[in-house]
This record gives sequence, C-alpha cells and structure tokens, in this order.
Amino acid sequence: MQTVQEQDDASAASAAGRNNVTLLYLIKQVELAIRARLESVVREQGLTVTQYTALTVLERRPGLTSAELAKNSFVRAQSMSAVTAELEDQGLIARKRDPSHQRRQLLTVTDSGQELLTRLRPAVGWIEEQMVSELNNADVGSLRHALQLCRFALGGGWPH
Amino acid sequence: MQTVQEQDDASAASAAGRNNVTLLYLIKQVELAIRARLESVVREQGLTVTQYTALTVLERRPGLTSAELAKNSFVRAQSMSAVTAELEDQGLIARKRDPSHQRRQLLTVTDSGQELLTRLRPAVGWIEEQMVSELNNADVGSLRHALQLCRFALGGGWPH
DNA sequence: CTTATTTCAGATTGACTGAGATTG
DNA sequence: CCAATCTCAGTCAATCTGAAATAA
Repeated sequence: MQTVQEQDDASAASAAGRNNVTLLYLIKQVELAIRARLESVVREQGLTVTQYTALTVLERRPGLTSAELAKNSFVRAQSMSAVTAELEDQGLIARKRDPSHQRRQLLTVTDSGQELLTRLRPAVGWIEEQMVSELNNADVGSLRHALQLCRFALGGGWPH
Repeated sequence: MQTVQEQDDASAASAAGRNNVTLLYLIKQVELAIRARLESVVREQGLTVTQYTALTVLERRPGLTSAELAKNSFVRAQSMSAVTAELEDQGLIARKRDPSHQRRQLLTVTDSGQELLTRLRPAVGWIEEQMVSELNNADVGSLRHALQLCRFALGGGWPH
C-alpha cells in the first residue's frame, strides 16, 4: 500500500519547475478513486456511472436534448445517443419531440428515474463526505470554487 | 456552448442539502477536460494518456514492478501489464528481472523514454497553466493540498 | 444547399475476470 | 501448499469514426 509519505517523496523528487504535472495527476487520481466507489454504488441499482451521470444532469436541467447533453459531458452526440437510448429502454427518462423542432427530442427524468436517483442519493453523498472528511467547511468551499474556475478555464476549444 | 452562468443556475437549482453531488461531478468534469487536452498532446508522440501516465510515474519512481504500478494507478495487475508491455515494445521503458526475486520485473524509463517525456513536458505544463490561469499561487497551493487530502481519504478499501 | 439532430454499424481503448505458469 | 507476479484469452463499457435519414 502506498503511503502519504511515499507520495510526498515522489512530489519532492520531481524537480522544481515541473511540479506542474502534479496537479493534473492528482485530479486524475481523485477521479479514479471516486469512479471506483461510485461504480459499486450505482451498479447495485443496475446503472453504469455514465448512465447515472447523465441522469443527474437531466435532473438538474430537464428538457435538454441528447446532443446538448453530449456537449455538456464532453462526448460526441453519437456516444450520448446510445446512453440516452438505454436510459429510455429502462424507463428512467422520457423522450418527447420538440414541438418547435421535430428533429430534436427533449429529455426528462421519469418518476421511476427520480425514485432511483432518490434511492442512490444517500450512498453517493456518503462518498463525497468521505472524500472531504479531512477538510473543513471553508476548505470545501474553496475547493469547489477552484474546481469551477479550472473547469471553465479549460472549457473552450472542444472538437465539434 | 454552456456558460458559467448556466452552470451557476444548475447548481442553484439543486436544492440546499444535496449540494454534495456537485463536488464529485465537478472533479469528473475537470478530469474530462484535462483528458481531452492531454490526449491530443501525447497522441502526437504516439502515446495514449494511460501510457503517458505510467511513464511519468516510472520517471518519478524508477524500479517499480508492473504490479506495484498497478496499485498506484488503481487498476488490476493484468491491466497494467498490458500497458507496460506496450511501452517496452516501443522502447520507452526497460524491464529487468529483480535479482533478489526472479519473478518480479523492475521497470525503468529508457533514454528514449526520457527524451519523449522531455519533449512532452512543455505542452503538458501549458495545459496545467491554462487550467489554473484564474487562480493565484495561494489558491493553487490550497487546491493541491485539498486534492491530496481527498485522494488519501478515498485511498483505502481498494479491491485486491 | 447547408447545418443540426438522431440513428446505425463497426473499430478501438482501457478496463475487467478467469485461468495457468513461475517463483519464493 | 500458499501468496505474489506475470502472461494469455476472452469480455465488457464507453468512447470514437463514418455514413445515412430527417428536419429547419
């Protein structure tokens, strides 16, 4: 098992001037750790992490199309289309033609999907609680703010 | 294109008391944005993000085995074995039997691998600079510290 | 005619599980 | 015999690219 001490040694070993790698690497490590926990939680309800994420975005922003959801999630429209098709098959979201644009299909979370999200919320919340268990409230706020700034600083320039 | 304002609206729309989801989602979003940028950079040198990451870890911690590298990267030994085999095929790392344990193969970055890492360093550094361009130095330090605490708070309990 | 959205088909990456061989 | 490491074979999840149909 790797220890905090070993990690610190590794950071110190990377000479000054290329400490910049560390932050990208750290975010990747945290994301990997989250993904592992999240996967075991959502799998119990028959969902993949990808499906769960799409569902939570639709919960917050009902009426998105699959293509809009794709942009939001940094994937191609074709990839997201497969995800939303699966979610509809499972009865977790509903697709309705946009009356003002017959080609677009507006997505909403169904009652069944909402119930599932509600069932999952405590376990998902617990992962985040664990993650920030060593941080105080002010640190958590700063972390959220910093991550938002990072996300939007990188946000542009996505291939279309 | 999604704007900062839209993101803020979405956060506000998720009622108080379940803001906790946001942090997991934010980290995922930042990781996705990083991955996209990083992939286009390393691909020019014929590497995948997975290979590049393994290479940078070996640069910092030469002499690891593939199995140790796997633990460090939260993947199974079999998965990492495929990655290190590819890196060896490309002449970027060398595998040498551990004299004190014939079954283990100690991994080191070759001169060729080191040159490649050096070539990639400026472009990778620029991604991180872009990411933190809206943060001051103190914020960057706080972010790194917070992410390290998050990583180690989630670190335990990995399947072996 | 052009562009956006959706769908279908196939390829690829990166992980997984399971099984076997080797070493200590 | 047991545990760790490595390798091989097959599978799955989640993306990608390319091509086609539909709609504004």
